[in-house]
Amino acid sequence: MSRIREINSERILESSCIEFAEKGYSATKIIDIAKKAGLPKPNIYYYFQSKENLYRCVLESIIEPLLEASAPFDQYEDPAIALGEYIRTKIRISKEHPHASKVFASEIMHGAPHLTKDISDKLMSQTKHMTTRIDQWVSDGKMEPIDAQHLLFTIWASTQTYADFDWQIGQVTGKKTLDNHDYQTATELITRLVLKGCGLNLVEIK
Amino acid sequence: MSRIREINSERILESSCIEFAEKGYSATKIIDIAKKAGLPKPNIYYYFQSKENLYRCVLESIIEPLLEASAPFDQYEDPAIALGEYIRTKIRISKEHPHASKVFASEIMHGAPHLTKDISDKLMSQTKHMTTRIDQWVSDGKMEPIDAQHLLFTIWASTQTYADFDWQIGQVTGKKTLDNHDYQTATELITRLVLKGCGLNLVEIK
DNA sequence: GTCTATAAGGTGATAGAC
DNA sequence: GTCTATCACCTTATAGAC
Repeated sequence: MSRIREINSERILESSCIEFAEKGYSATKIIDIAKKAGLPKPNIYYYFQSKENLYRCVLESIIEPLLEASAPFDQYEDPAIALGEYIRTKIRISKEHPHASKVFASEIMHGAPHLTKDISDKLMSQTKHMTTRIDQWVSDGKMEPIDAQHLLFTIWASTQTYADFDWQIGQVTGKKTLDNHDYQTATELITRLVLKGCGLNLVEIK
Repeated sequence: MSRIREINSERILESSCIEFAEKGYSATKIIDIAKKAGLPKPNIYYYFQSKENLYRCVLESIIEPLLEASAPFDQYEDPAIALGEYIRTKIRISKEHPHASKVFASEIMHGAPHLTKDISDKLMSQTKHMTTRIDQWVSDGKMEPIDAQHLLFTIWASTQTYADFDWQIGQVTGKKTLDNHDYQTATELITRLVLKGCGLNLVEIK
């Protein structure tokens, strides 16, 4: 791939990610993506063939981070550390990929019409793996009995909300964008609720 | 208002609520709303003037339940009961108004472009009221110190997720729709996390 | 590889008959 | 009050010059 092709593709992906996140798939106009990327409209089609294909590329860009996020479940034997690290990672994804997170959330909210079965399967299998691990910790007496699926729903929701509903969060906090300290506060609060809720002691990880 | 007008308006509101929730504002076609309501397209305009006006009516239908949800903060002096009842009410809204909840969530996610300042102000003032109440409980020593704003973010996210991300929840649980028992499980889990996270004891309410 | 000009298709909205 | 037929506009997508 030529240098210029690489640069332009990257610019288009970034611009479209922001547009799709802010407006949603249908309300996003190719011309706006082109303007934001500083390129003429036909070039968008030259590089990505169609609006839907471009959208899918944006959507899939968040999948890898999401799949990697569950690594702590395998790395640590202690549920307090594993859950804490998982929450920390999920908050980091909301912070570092706010637009792609929002595109993913919007996709899910509307019934995942563009998500391929391949990706959907990978996410499901990851979820299954995490719930199995939690159930194991429970039967090993390492944490209090809890519904693993619903625990994950709460962790997902409370961490993703910092990307998905940033407008609301900005309104309430009075800040246009959250700083590192805010994300730290969020991470600590969610971790505290989850760990204490599972009968686990808070663990210090720098 | 004539009887037929009342019936038709109601049918249109219900149909459009579902359509807007499933597709989002831009992807929703008036013709589909008309078909779902069993009426010809021009009648939608006859009753609601424009697509945007119809959307706003749907959007505002969820505001009243949301504003009423915070009543427990005023009704109860005990934070454990107030928070527990608030969570129970928020889950009930997700269960009883799943489509309107989703429309509201989608609106917020895209920066609330259609929300009037009037409504936005009411929601903000309600939020301010709730955080003040929590801060008071903390300084009264009734609960452990906690960031009230972020606590609300987690409660909102974890309760709304049952409406907003119902597709994902259906995938994971393997159920098309959740039954009363599932909502019960969700309510208890979220309540347990929040109360124990705030150093409060679980309270039994009938 | 890049971009102007245009084709093709679809949607919100309404005029006007009933 | 209701509905058929149509307008006006906008957006995706591409042909073809450079």
